[in-house]
Amino acid sequence: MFAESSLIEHLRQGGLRLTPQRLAICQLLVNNTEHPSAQSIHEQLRQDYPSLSLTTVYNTLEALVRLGAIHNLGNDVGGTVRYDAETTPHANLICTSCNRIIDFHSPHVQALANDVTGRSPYRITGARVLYYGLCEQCQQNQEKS
Amino acid sequence: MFAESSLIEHLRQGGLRLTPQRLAICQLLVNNTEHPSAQSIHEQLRQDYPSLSLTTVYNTLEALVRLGAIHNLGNDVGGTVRYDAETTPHANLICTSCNRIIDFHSPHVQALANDVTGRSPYRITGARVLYYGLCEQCQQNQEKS
DNA sequence: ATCCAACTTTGTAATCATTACAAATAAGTA
DNA sequence: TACTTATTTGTAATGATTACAAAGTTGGAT
Repeated sequence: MFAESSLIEHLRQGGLRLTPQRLAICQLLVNNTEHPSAQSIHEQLRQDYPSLSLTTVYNTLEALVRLGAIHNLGNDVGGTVRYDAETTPHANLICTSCNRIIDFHSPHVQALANDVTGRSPYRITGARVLYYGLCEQCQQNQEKS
Repeated sequence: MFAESSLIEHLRQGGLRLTPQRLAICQLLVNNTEHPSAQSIHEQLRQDYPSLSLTTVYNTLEALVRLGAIHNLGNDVGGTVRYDAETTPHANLICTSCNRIIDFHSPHVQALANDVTGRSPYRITGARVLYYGLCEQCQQNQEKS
């Protein structure tokens, strides 16, 4: 049982073909905690798949999002969409200096989600809970100057 | 005391000049609950300020965000940045069909913010709490078809 | 094992919101 | 009123993402 089997299972359940490109993207997504962008995925996989097209990366990510297998975190500070393979309710912290993104788990995220789905007039299908600030390292770098 | 005085006060405190363009944008922001984009602000104000440049709208919005007077909500489903003049901690609900955005107030938002600022290694400077789904009207439209 | 229809991948071109830039203009103080 | 500096404007550039059509591949059917 490989870690990416969950993503692959999503593809299979969705009736999508298991191409080498898609499998490689799934593997990268689960072995990567950096919340990658389409660009960064493309760069990393080009070594093993020299012909991999950026369009294919975009298509696969879009398919995985549509299947609910990963989440689209929206644009980072540089204007690039980032993705998250962790789909349990949690917040994401985005460094406004280096664009590093980390997960932050808190029971309040689920409590808020319950409140929104219970009290709002919208039929909720997704969420983004994002906090912006300076990561530890960028705080230290700032102190030096 | 006009409603937009809060935004204007932010500009003044920031040492920025009170140009007619900026005042008009501030007035529109506080009288508008639609969470406008730069484009929509530009279109609405062009009637009274035919020479108003889109660049000026972008510059003014960026300045207001920098001063903490308004919030940048990030991209809507169409890829356009939307702004929110309501700066107390709350969630925003975004309709994935019509792009309507509404405010949703919940005590859990503040509780989560406190948890993040207290427990995370980041020095938090901003937040976006967004939920995606279908608004009431789009749910009804969907049922008809 | 092979075939084939449908789905995928690829590469390029187009899109579109946003940003950069420099000349023209206006705010606000002396 | 005059002047210094910030601001506005219009246009051009940017850059991530999407559209598209031809070439290639998957996976079930034969």
